[in-house]
Amino acid sequence: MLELAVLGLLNESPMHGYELNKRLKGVLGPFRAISYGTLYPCLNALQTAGFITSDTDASETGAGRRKKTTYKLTAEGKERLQEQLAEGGPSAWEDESFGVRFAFFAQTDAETRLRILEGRRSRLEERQENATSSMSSARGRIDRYTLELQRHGLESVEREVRWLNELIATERAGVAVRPARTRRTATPQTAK
Amino acid sequence: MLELAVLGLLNESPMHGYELNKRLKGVLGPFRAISYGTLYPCLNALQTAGFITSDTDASETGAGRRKKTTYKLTAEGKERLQEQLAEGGPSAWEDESFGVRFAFFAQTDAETRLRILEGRRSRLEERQENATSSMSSARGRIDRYTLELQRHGLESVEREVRWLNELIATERAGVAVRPARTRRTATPQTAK
DNA sequence: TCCTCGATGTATCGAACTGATACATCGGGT
DNA sequence: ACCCGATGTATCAGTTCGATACATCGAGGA
Repeated sequence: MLELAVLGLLNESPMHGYELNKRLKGVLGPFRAISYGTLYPCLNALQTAGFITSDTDASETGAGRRKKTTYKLTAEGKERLQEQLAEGGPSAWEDESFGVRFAFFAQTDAETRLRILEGRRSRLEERQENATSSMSSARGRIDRYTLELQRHGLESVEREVRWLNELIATERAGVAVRPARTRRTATPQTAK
Repeated sequence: MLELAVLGLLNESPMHGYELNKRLKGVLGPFRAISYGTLYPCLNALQTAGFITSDTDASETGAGRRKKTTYKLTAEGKERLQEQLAEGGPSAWEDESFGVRFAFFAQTDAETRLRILEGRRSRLEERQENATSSMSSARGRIDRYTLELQRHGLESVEREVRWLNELIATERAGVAVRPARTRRTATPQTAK
């Protein structure tokens, strides 16, 4: 999951671990930052696996040695990224994964985009059902704070479902113009 | 964090690990369930620490032995819970912790409630600022999906801030009527 | 001029938590 | 008579967090 995010970001441009972490904030959640305790080990693993290479930048002036490491995708890494983006299995619509998958929708084909959006929506609808049934069964037995928390949570889910509905409608409109399963990798009408 | 949730639930009534896990769903998130891989070790640790005791229920009819363990708070456990509830430090307004703390507001004194709500609010406002500044600085350099994700995330945060504002106003009204540290648990005028 | 401060940058460790899996028993419906 | 879904307890490898520790850079004020 973090692996996907790292590959996706490095595909846009090579960068340092530090910058990677900052960009990750915008991509994950969008406000959730990853800790370095996860990022650096992950970068090492990706490097060992041959998906990225590091270009250590021992700055020229012998005296002041500032350690900087620029990471960049290898050909294998790009391949790996494509595989992961195309996959779109059930894990793609869990809370944390979904944000990452969505952030890289521009590099994902239209079919997979739609599958993920719909998977996410049904995941949320499932939660709605659980929540409403458990709330009505516990009617009166819970204090007002717990109730208020559940109410707010439920409203958040409903809001996300509405958001997804709009996105799905937009996607379908795009697909209608250029019907599914096109060979062209870059679907023309995406970024405005 | 999980420890607090367990103590809080067991304070309401003794129960099995399984039921504890189900109740946790309503309290954490409110849709996030804890895994048993966390719950059972936690219960063991709490027991070792002397905060809870287990009452194994080897059902009478010698033949069919169904293993059931009912957990319940000890006096030390109740004390521990009170300490934790009163604490309300900065960790109390992080995403996951906040939900749990809020769920047990009925057992928390008015002063702490207010402190936590305001802490949470300023935490969110901080995020808003980061987000808006990073969004405007990256103007145009990001694709429409990433942008849409950030927009939606920002809206979620704004929505939670409004929610907190209402809650804070309600709390203050309650405090004004019956100044801090009241014995009465239920504050009259709440959700509209 | 020096000096502190905040941003940049790399790195590690223990603790917390997840997701999968395993096993067993109970009650109800077919 | 049998199966299935809910109840119930338990473990383990792997992932991620949060805190902490370094060190360097540029800018601003004393």
